[in-house]
Amino acid sequence: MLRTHDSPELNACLVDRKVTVAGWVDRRRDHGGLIFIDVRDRAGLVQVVFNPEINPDCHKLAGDLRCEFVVQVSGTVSLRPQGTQNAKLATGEIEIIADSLKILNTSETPPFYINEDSEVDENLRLKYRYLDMRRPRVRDIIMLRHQVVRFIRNYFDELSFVEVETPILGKSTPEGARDYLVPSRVHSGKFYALPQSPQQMKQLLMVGGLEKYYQIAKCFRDEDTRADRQPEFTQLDVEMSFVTEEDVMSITEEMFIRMMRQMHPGKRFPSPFPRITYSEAMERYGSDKPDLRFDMHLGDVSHIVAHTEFGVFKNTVESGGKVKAIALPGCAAYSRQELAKLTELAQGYGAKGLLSMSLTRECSCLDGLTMEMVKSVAAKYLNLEQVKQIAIKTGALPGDLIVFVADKEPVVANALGKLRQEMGLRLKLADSDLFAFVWVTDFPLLEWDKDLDRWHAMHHPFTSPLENEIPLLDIEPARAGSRAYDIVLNGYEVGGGSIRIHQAWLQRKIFQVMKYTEAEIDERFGHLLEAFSFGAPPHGGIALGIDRLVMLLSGASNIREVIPFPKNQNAVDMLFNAPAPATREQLNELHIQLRDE
RNA sequence: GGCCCCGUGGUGUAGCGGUCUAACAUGCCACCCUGUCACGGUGGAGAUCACGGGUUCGAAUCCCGUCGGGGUCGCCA
Repeated sequence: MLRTHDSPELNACLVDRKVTVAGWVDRRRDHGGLIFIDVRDRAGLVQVVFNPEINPDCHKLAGDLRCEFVVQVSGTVSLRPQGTQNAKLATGEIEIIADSLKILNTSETPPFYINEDSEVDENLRLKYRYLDMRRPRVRDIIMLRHQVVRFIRNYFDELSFVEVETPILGKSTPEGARDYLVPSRVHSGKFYALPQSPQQMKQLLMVGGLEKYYQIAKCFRDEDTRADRQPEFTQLDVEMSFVTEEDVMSITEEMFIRMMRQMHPGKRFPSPFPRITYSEAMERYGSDKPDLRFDMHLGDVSHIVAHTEFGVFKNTVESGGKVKAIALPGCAAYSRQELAKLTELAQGYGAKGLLSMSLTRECSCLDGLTMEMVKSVAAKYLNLEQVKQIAIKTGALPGDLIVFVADKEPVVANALGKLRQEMGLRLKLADSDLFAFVWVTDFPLLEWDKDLDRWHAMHHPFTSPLENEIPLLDIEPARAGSRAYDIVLNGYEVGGGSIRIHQAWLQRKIFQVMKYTEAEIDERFGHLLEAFSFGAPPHGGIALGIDRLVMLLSGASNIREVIPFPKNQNAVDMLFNAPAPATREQLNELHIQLRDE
């Protein structure tokens, strides 16, 4: 090694010992006589002092040092003189009196500060990611991610799970996201697909008798990115045989609880995790991944307003729609302009419009409310009793603004659910010390796809229907429930899973309901159906998004922060400039001809 | 594909129709400095104000378009 100690090992116990450290020049303080250099390694800083009276040549050389030069310094550990200790530094009690310096490498002036935690254009950070990760903030996240993955491996290893690697080059599946395709050189005109998840593979491992499998698996989906979505991401993939929902959920929950205790002792979290059904979640929060760090629930006021003379409400309810509302705490005094912004927001989420009603803060509770305190264009159609009922339904108090959306139920839920999430964050209602885990259960099995005019699986087509609702598949597929469950944290879906189908006849039936022809079923899923015919055990599992989880654990604002080499919004790798054109030779070999466009 | 926000020395910002021959901080370069730790002091270099067009007597500033970045809707089994 080019060093005898890492910076955290240096302390007062080593006084008078000769040590060698190596690292980067974090900062220099050149006093003309004395030169102070902070040497940074992976774990911290240590101050090195160059004194011309100790070694004039060495002091002279130190004058050439600049930020990010790579150095090897030997010297004597020394207690700092009285009054010059630095409590901000782990090594602040001591310093190294240098008697030799070797410049291992020089450095250009970095394009942004490495020794300061300042905001830098993300584009630039990504282009120079290798410099960015010298900064403690980025490095700490990489370390945290390592700890999370190590924790997961230890946890599942203790429970006798087997880590199995599954292939990256696989077969395209018709369901789900767009695939990344890899052309085959050997087979002209044929393509591999990168896995969107190792779903079928892990089910086959169950058929293969592994019983308990997990993997830290790379997954690929060629869809547009978001702040919490990358084209390439990492899942903790888990599958178990001879289990029920309860088994998978409790093993997952126990993992989270232990992980939270170990890594985030300062945060509170519910134990056991609460559970709500999909329909409760949609009804109360307008989302299947509700952020339970704050309440602000949707109130169904349809029956209250159905018989008023207010046209929008009345007509909506009469034609089978719903009128729902949420209360924005303390927003009663919103200006016309602010209300217009809110409406715009709601319209962006699919609502036709947004009706508001403010309850002015002239009394402390609903008992004292009078119609004079109710400001709304709908006020003249409502009586005091109706207003109070609306307030109770939404949890509104004087001083709050109640906003209504009237439309078909899914539109209302989506618009108000998104509005709830956005306004909850804007109004800082979310308790930042809370990790609000919640299980969402009882998902419907199928969802109607109006574009393709057919049913598709809400979770994925391998999810088992509730056993006693299998007959519904023939009569009323929409009502069939599934054995799927999602784990949600602070409004993010961090994982989802299900008990799978393990019988060929049932799997075939699901594909039939989804309007696949027999030929398509055999071509696409024949391997799976055949596997199920050889004594496939009942099985189920879950997949957790590692990136999203680390993002939430670290408090990062987007997923790129927790990925060492992420892609930007346009799925471009700014460091390597990928994707890039292929040469004519490469394309020829792959039997690919580009279309002129 | 739609909508919203952003683009000014290396970096981060200010300026939002004339005072801009573009300001401030930091970084960079030179010199001075033996107890600093975001060291200090003096001096210096460094910007076709993303790009193209338009409005105007006059544009970093207003308008349109393009490009780049971010957020979001659709999309993401």
